[in-house]
Amino acid sequence: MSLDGQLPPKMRLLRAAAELLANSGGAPVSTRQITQLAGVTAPTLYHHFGDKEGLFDAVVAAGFEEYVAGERDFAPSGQPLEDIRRMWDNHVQFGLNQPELYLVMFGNIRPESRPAIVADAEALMEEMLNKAAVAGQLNVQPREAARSILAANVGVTLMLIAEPASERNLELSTMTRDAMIFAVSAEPASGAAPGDAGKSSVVVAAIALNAALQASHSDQLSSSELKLFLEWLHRISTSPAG
Amino acid sequence: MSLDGQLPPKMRLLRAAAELLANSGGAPVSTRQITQLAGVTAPTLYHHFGDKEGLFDAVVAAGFEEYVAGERDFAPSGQPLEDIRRMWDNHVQFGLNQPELYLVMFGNIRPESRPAIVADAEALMEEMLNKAAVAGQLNVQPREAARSILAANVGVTLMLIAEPASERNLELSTMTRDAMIFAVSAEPASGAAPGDAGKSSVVVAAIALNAALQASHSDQLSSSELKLFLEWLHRISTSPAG
DNA sequence: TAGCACCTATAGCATTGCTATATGAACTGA
DNA sequence: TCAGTTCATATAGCAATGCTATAGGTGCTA
Repeated sequence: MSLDGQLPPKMRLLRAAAELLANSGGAPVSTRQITQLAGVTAPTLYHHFGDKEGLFDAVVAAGFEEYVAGERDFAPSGQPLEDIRRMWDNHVQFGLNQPELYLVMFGNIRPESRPAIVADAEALMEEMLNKAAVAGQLNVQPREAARSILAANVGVTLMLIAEPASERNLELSTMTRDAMIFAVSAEPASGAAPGDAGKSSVVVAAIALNAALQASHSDQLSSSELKLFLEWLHRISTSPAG
Repeated sequence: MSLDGQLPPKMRLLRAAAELLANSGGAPVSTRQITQLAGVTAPTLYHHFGDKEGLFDAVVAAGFEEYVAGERDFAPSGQPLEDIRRMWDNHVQFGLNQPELYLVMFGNIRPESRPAIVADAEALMEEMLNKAAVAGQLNVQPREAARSILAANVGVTLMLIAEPASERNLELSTMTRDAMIFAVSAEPASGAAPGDAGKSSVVVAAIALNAALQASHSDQLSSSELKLFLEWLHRISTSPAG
């Protein structure tokens, strides 16, 4: 029951606090629980950390170091934007693995509490984006890009944490990630006009889809399915309703 | 000192809690503070709200209704994407005006606590994006787009709340906002290059048709036909690349 | 051994969220 | 008009919380 691997009490307190924080989902963790699990009495806690919040700050700091270490452990692939993607995914994964810790880190940010962590995280991402900027792949200043991407990254991670694990769809993450990266990257991607898809009616939309379908060879539907699909589409697009 | 405008105690409790929550930045607010400011004793609180968290939930719900009301008060401008921009800015402003309330709403989201608010906010944005989809301006399904945009919106707002008011730079917001909207919109790039950026016109048209069909109750197809039709449509509109 | 800094334990204080119980007010039906 | 019932508030107090004043071991160096 007690966390006594003969580590120094300071460490035992840190681990006990981290464990209780991680397991008791959202419920407040009392100092008595912590000290009991650590096999230590109250004054020891206050001697080492001064405060309950001091202890929690230490836990957060340790967790953040782990996070940073995870981000740094990747060898640069030579494709900076690809590294950013991995960084993003790593961030999300960290949040999903330790949701409680993550919520303390990024969910409870107040200007007087811990903007230092945010600044560090931003610096970490800016560092990577700098390589992309050097390679001429960036549309905006690396710092602005880093702040923007990190903000979206945090938002996505929080949303994913918010929904029950069974319904979590990581597509939200990849989609937002690629949207952000695309927006800051300097890739010259532009094409022809999208036809006349400006009207707002079922008919127009159906006609546009009909034309587009005939032009392209989509293999998402079998030929018999497609035949029926087109027939229905025709029925819709010749209806008077709007 | 006491909040007695002769309102019913329930209201006085709500207002007292909201005021204390808003002003005492991040510090825990005790029930005794609340009841004293409301000019009421403890059991009254528990009679009406059952719990401290029940009271706070009520405060959050009230705040959220205010937020929704603010979002709805805008007359649609006819340009759905422009409405989305206003919606985004409104969201950020709400968060900056009531940071503590916002942190409780979106900073402390746990799967068991309040995903309902997130769902409502998503629905609100999806509703607007549907108009864009009908007009053929959307690249992805409105629901996915709404989730993605809202996630980024929340992330940006949290980051802005995190930094001291004097250093707040709203450019982070506008930049991220436009990046997200650009990424989900079908305007600029389409058709010719369905490689990585910009979906084919088939997909855009299918999404538009899908949204239009759901909006209008076309009776050109029987319900079973429509079901299968929509399924195929979904298959088309989520295909990797046309 | 003595002194000293460091770390930990005993015991308890003030405050916290919450409640068992009782009192009052307002409305009902006769 | 008045007993009965329901709703709403108050009195007083409990267990748990964060924290601390004080004292008691440790291990060092001299």
